[in-house]
Amino acid sequence: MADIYIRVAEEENEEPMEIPSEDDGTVLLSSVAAQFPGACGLRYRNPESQCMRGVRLVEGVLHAPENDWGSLVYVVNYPKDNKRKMEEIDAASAVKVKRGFQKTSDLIVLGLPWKTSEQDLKDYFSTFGEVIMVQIKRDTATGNSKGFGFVRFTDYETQTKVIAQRHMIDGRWCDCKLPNSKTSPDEPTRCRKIFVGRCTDDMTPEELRQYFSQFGEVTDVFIPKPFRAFAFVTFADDQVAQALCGEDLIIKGVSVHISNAEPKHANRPMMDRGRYGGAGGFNKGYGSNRGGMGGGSGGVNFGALGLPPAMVAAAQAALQSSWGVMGMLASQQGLTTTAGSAATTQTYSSGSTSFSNPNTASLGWTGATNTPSAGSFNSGFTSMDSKSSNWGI
DNA sequence: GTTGAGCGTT
Repeated sequence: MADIYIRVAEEENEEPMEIPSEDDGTVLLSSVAAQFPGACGLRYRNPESQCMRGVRLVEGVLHAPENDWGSLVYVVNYPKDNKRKMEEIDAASAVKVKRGFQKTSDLIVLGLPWKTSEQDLKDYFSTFGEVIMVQIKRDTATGNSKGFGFVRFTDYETQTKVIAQRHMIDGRWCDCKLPNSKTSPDEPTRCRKIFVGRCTDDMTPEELRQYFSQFGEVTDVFIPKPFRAFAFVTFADDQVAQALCGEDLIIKGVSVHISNAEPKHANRPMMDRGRYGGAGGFNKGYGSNRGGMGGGSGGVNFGALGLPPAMVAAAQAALQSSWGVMGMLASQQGLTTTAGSAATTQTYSSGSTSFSNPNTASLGWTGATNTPSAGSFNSGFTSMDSKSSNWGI
């Protein structure tokens, strides 16, 4: 006698899988759970009432409705928490898959000559590997270099090599290090809104939306006006938002920093940066937590999200910015004054590089189906201060 | 037009 199978799917419109029934026509829950780990029951849509119906479950045995399973597709029930967890894992792995393997981070370049330009920096560091961002920090008033800057490479191997040695740049010895800002990652919370720091004037809400859509559905983008050098991006999925916290992302060639959008006054135990701590510091020494295979992800703490350790390890090893190969927009060049001193942003426009257009580059990534940021309201921010209520969130 | 250890306009 041929075995009888019933059709079971994770969701109603997903591809069903056939699960064997027993000789008496019942189906064991364990048979279902073998294919759908964590399953605790089945339901189906009643063709007459169009309502979902539960399948009778007695001591681990599922009983056919009307004594006949028919050709209906049965949908797996999960305990609420468990299902939630599965979705979170999916979101985390989606981010991880899109972001590649080993994380690179911005490196601070210390000891630069005053005269060194972004172009100089880029020319120098390109001899080590592909450079996706350079920056020289300048006095905002005078435009003079402060003698340090940042660089970001595509490949982690390049980064490792660059950190490991000193660099003669325009006649001075310079050091490249992991910046202190990476040593105390922002503590994650379960919220869907991220703070995007170090934004530049020319980043539009549309661009931010499109950029961040590569990680998940963006439900809102908010840029304070007048310009305040930061923005808020809200995702549909808090797990996506949390996965990005602590990261440095390259948007339009600019390194922005992602952290939680929680208000400052909400009792945040700020990590002690210990920057000047003289005595017996165990709290400095950046860099010691890196080196190995991606274990030291500077930013993301999946562990606090209640994921299994293996998943945590995998996710932490996974985060890397891989979308950052984007050109300097021509709009940036507009900052250059006659004195040529006000260009504090990246200016390598020499055409010898292979930067792709950020707009075209992003098209392949995203569904780009999000509507432009109207006032889609997202709750969960009741604790924000009164200022924020003016911000239209 | 100064300087020479540092840490990126919340």
